[in-house]
Amino acid sequence: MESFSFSRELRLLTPSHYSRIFNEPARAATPFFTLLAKPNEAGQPRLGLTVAKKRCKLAVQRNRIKRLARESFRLNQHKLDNIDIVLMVKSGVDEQSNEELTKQLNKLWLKINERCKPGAPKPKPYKKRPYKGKKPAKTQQK
RNA sequence: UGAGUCAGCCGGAUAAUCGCUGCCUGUGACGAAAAUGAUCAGGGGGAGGAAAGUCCGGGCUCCACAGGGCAGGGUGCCAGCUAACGGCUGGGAGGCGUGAGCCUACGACAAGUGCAGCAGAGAGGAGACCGCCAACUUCGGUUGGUAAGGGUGAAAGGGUGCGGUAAGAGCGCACCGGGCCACUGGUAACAGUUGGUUGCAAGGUAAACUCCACCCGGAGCAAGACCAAAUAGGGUUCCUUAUGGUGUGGCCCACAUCGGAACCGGGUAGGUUGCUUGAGCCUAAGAGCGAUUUUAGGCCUAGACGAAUGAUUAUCACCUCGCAAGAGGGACAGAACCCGGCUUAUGGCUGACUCACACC
Repeated sequence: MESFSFSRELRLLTPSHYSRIFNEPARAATPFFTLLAKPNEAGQPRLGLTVAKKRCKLAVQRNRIKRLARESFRLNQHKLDNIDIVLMVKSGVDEQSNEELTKQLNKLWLKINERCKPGAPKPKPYKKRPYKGKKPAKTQQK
């Protein structure tokens, strides 16, 4: 049985981890979230959260969003490759229900995973492809 | 029943599944061993009344410091409580409210300086616009007296009455009020059907400068302490000069680099600590009107660091809607070194009291 735990190995811990990802990441977004991601060498996916005070004023709401994101990531971690993900939020998240946010996140994990694959189209023209395997060799471009 | 005042309490419960975290008990990887304790399993903990604003006051830590003064800031009726306070308790005075009750930086403007729009004649040892009175008069007024009346204003230099007077006026008197000095009560603020004295003389504003009394060194857990990586980098000693040394690598080749080794401090990344046993909480008894405090017994009750304390489901309570089936709802809000307050946000429950109306 797969483990759904969420230990410290699955998190981004230091500022240096974050700054690595902010440099030329793959992106994916919904109306309330933006994900940035990059492949890593850790042997497992890792998650980092940034919930800006500017976007979400109350501490209670910031905590709620982080917990939802962690929970969702925890349950979806085995569908992901070895990538580092940074999650950022947009204005208005604090007004959404738990149900709605979880729904968006569940889709978003797969989307970002897809865009992180080597050879995945970096620029805008983006084509959805089914998830195939660990290392798809030379995927078609455009 | 409605309106209101003051207190106190609660901040849904239980279960299942999947997770996080640090504590305890086992397990004990790596290690020659000890030590340290990776990993896994189990157990039992895991946000608040405001955790918030960061407005005060302390503890703790480092820095500074003989003593005194200036500057700056704060406090401001009295007494008490407290580690301390700008807090609280009790009391006084003034004000608001029919009332239960509530509010007040509430020292000094007779040390000095300043400020006060408009109106008004005059705004501060005042003042004559109308009025009143007297004298003069060309009968239009003029001069003088006058603060009782009118008018202005937020505010006009005690109030009422009598006497008095040309008309008036503390001008005189009585009463009321005020000032001063005693006395009495009270620790004091202050009070008084107390006594004497004073005609009563310069109003407001000090969250205006100022004066008076008292208090205050600075920075903050990102404080501070310890460990400590690099082809980073400093010092001392010794050894070596390139057919050599060092790094990458199992080795050769190769590539890169130019001294090397030992020791010593400083210290970045990072880690450990500070970090939760404390002016602590609960219960009982005693002291006190009370804030509070004394004694005895019991308890250990979150410690994260890109930051845990969660998510989902079910059942039961509660509230709203509905005849019912059922549907919907649960506020304000998240610890960051720790306490004591204040302030602000907010859902509900209970009790005591007040007022109004109705009934008996």
